[in-house]
Amino acid sequence: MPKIVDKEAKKMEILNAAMQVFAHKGVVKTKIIDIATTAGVGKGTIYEYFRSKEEIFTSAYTYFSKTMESMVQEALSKEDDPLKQLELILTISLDAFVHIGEEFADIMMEFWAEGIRNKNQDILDVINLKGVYSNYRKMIQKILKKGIEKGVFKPMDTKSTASVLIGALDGVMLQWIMDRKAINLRKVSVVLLDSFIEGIRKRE
Amino acid sequence: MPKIVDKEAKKMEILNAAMQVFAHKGVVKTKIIDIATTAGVGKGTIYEYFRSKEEIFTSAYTYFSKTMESMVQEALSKEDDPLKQLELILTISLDAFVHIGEEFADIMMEFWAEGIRNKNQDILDVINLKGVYSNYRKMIQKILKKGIEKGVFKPMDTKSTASVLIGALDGVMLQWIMDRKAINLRKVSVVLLDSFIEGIRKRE
Amino acid sequence: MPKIVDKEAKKMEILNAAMQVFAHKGVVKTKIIDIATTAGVGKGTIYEYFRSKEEIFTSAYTYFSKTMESMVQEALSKEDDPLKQLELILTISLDAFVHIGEEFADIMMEFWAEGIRNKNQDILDVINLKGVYSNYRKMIQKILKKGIEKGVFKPMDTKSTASVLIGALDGVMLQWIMDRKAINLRKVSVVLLDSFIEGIRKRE
Amino acid sequence: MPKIVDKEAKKMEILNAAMQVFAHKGVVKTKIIDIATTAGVGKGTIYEYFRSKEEIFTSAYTYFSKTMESMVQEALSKEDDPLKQLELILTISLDAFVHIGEEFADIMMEFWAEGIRNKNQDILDVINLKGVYSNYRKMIQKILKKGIEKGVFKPMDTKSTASVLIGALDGVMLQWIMDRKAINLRKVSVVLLDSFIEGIRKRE
DNA sequence: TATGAATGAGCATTCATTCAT
DNA sequence: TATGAATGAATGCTCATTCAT
Repeated sequence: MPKIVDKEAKKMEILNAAMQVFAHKGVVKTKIIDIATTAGVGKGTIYEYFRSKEEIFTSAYTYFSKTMESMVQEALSKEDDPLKQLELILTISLDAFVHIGEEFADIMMEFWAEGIRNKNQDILDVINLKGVYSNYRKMIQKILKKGIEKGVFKPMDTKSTASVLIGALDGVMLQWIMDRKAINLRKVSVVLLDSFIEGIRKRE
Repeated sequence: MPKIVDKEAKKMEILNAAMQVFAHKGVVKTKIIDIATTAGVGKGTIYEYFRSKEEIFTSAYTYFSKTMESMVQEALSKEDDPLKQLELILTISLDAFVHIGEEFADIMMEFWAEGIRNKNQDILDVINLKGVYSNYRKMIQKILKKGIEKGVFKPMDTKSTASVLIGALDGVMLQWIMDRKAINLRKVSVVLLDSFIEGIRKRE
Repeated sequence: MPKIVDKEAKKMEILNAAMQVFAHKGVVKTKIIDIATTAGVGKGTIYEYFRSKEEIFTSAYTYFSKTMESMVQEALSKEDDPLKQLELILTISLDAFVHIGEEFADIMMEFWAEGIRNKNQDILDVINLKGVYSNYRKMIQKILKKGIEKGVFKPMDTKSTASVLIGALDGVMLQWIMDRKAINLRKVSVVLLDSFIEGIRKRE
Repeated sequence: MPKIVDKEAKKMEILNAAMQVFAHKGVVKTKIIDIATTAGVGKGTIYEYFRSKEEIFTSAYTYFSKTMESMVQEALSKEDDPLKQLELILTISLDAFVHIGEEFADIMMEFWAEGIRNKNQDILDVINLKGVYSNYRKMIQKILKKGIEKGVFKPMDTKSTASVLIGALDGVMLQWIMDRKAINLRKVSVVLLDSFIEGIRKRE
């Protein structure tokens, strides 16, 4: 039993090391030896915990996306007003980016890039960006629908609007990643809420 | 006298082949031999027209971004109304995506992914996504400012708004790329204009 | 615990294999796979011990020239008479050639050829034939000067004489390498001492 | 008939170009395209006159050694005194080196290096350094023998002495090639004659 | 005859993975 | 269990040579 805990802990250590290196060098340029060195173990040890380099990558992604998702879900459950929920999603996502800072923002970009790259292929099942987006859209759609029902939002094509909102969010993060100095995420966040949500809110 | 060949035309043929393969397999997984085979030439021939694999990639990018840019610029020059110009940028960009279709949309994602991946490094100067975004933002900012002056748009933080608009555009394309069946670009385009631009338009 | 290997010893094994192949096929025609096969290891293993093919070559040269130099230096330190010292240099050098036999004589020629070939370029710093000759000349010049002071040799242009002596030595070795059957190094050695040294010895 | 002359002349032009490039870059680093460019012809044209790169090299060598040999032979035929003949060989050889200067001295080193390198193999028959040395030795031996008969030289092992003389000559050239500034060929020439030949001259 | 476009054999090097210890 | 020494498949690129024009 304690053995299992050890194993699991060490696996996480290696995973953490891997994520650091992925973020720093990019997935393709990351070598097993880099991960091993960063984790402070031997090259061979890596293979005691992961079957392959690819498995390390997918494990990292899974870990990352699960963490993200639970953060959002938890926050949403505490709030009932659709408008506030929308704000929350924006805020949490952007905050996550700002707070997790350098390292994790970079690795998220790596996941993204790799997910795009492999969309027709291999890793597909794990880095299921398609599914992630689909879920996100559905989640937001639900909020939008509820908002319309409640008379908070004006009638709209909820699916397309969800896409636009997610798109705006992602795209803004992307720009921030590309050029942090040029983008003030806080300001952008306000604008996104004020102008965009303004556009979908019902007026009397 | 040697065989007479339109070097420029053949270079384009190889470039086209390369773009196909890049789009299909991703830049990293694309091997020179793949490009050669697709182009219907020998491995060595590639190097008669390009110095290296990287040069092929950057050439493809340059070709692509020049084409894109000139399309947008040309359209903008024919229109003077800020609102219409904004619409044009959206429309052209999304249209380009829709019309260039499968192949080119895929390779554009490759450029994107590669640009993100290398943002701190090598190819940087060619795949200057940072610069591209900066230019885009400035272009849109100019339109927004003119619109505010003309009283078409309400006062706003033009820089942040530009970021949000570009973000929304990119993000929407990204989702479309990921899952074409789930996204109706035409509808999304309308929503983006209606709801978002609605949010920044001045009301009496 | 991993396999324990005497890294230094194995490096020498590979170096020995490399020297054999260099001597047999010449540096340029020697392929890494040849060295690997001769050493009885895999291609990749070579790179566990040497950074590149060039490093293998320069390592071999360094090893060789250090061995040679220490042999000469040690012998000289035990003898004080200039005439005897000159004899020693000749004898040791020629003996070295004769004793190290087939393999090493051949690879020394390889070093020579490669040193000549690259005299204006790359390897220059390691295969510093220019420096080697310069040192050799100085060493002999010192002996000659001491001999003149002691009244053993007649006055002469010591620098040019040193060059001639080294030249004779090298040239004789070269001919022996080219055609061992035609040259009796032992006899030549005697002639070189008798006739040449005879020419510079002071007569009453 | 005139065609043949043209052919021959062009072949020589290419050969000259080749020799220049060989001298400048070394045989291995010389590419066919370099020779073609230097000769001012197309790459394919080279193969109208030579079967392969190797044939160019061997042709160059043959041309070079024939020229050298005839220079020495011609000079020797005009002189009957063994001592003077020995002087002539030294002088002509060293002069040749000095006069042909940069370019040809370099290519001669290339021939030498390549001859050494391939002594067990391929080009063997053309770059027959072994044969060249053998001939040289015989030529000098003949002079020495004649000198002994005439009572000009003291009795000696003529073969070994010839080897030493050739060796001295070659070795001195080699040093000059390696480091022209350090070696004054004129002075060395005098020393070689004065001291070495002094050693073999008969005294009353 | 002259040419250079086309070619592919050949090679140094990298790195994920294996496995003896 | 932990390790790192060993490995060879895989790949970008070079360049002598061929051959259609």
